[in-house]
Amino acid sequence: MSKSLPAVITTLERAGGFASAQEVFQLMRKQGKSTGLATVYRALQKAVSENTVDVLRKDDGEALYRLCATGHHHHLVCTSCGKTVEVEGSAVEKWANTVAKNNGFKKVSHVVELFGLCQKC
Amino acid sequence: MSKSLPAVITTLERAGGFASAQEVFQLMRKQGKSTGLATVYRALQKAVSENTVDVLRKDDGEALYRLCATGHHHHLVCTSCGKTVEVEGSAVEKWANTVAKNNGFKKVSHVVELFGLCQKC
DNA sequence: ATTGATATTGATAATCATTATCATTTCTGG
DNA sequence: CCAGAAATGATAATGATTATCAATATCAAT
Ligand SMILES: [Mn+2]
Ligand SMILES: [Mn+2]
Ligand SMILES: [Zn+2]
Ligand SMILES: [Zn+2]
Repeated sequence: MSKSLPAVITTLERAGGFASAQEVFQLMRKQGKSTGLATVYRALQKAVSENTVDVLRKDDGEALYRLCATGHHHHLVCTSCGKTVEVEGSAVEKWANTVAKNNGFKKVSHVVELFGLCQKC
Repeated sequence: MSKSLPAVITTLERAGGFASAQEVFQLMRKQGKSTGLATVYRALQKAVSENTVDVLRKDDGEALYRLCATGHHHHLVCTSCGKTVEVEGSAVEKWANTVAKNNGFKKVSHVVELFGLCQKC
C-alpha cells in the first residue's frame, strides 16, 4: 500500500473538497491509472486511520473523504450555506477517553460535529 | 402509515432506546407482529422527519434510531454487541458553545456519540 | 350499504457502497 | 537470483436501504 497511497491522496487533493471512494476511483481511471477499487478503499482507510484524511457520511450513509491539513479535529458546519470550520477539540478528546475508561470500554472512537448558523446566514 | 408508526415507536422504546431498523423489524416479528421491513423504514423516516426520533450512524454506516430523549445526553455504544450507556456531557456542552461563539455561529446544536468495545466484547 | 378514489402495507426485487476472496504481481532481505 | 511476504486488481459476496407493485384498508360521497 506504499505505492498506491500517494496516488490516491494526490487524486483526493485534486478533487478539491469532499469526494467518495467511488469518485476517487473514477477520477484515477480517467487519468489512465489502473488502480483497483479495492486499493482505493484500502488507501483511504489507512489515511483515515493515520488522521491524514477526514471521513464523514452523507445523509444516505455514503462515506466522504477529504484531505486534512492538520491532525484530529472536528467540524462546525453552517446548516444553511454549508460553510465548514475545522475546530480543535482537546477538551472533548479528554472527556471521551475518561468516559470510556469509566465504563470499561476499549478502542474508543467518537463522532463530534457541531451545527449552527454562520454570521452570513 | 398511521397504524404502523405507533407500533414501531413502541418497539423502539422497548429496545432500550437504541436500535437499527433491522433490529426493530426483528423485534416486532418476535412479538408476532407482521409488519413489513419497508414499513419499519417508512415509519422511522417519518418519525425522524418529525423530530420524534434521532438518527445517527455507526462507524460502518448503519443507521441507528432512538427516541428523542427528554433530557439532553449522549451515548457510549459497543460496536460489537450494541450495549449502550447514556453519559453526561456538560464539559462538551460548554466546549460546543464556546467554539460556536468564537466563530460567530448561532443556534448551535451538536452530535456527540462515542463508540468502542465493552468489557464483555 | 356501495361505489370509487386514495393511502397504506408487505413481499419481493433491485440498488449500490463496502468487504471479502483469491490468483497474480511486486517487493525485500539475504 | 530466490523464497517468502506484502500489495494489487478483478471479481464475487455481503448487507443495508430503496424501489416496485399488487393487495388491502380508509374514507368521503352518493
Ligand atoms: Mn477536517
Ligand atoms: Mn450534548
Ligand atoms: Zn452559513
Ligand atoms: Zn459489547
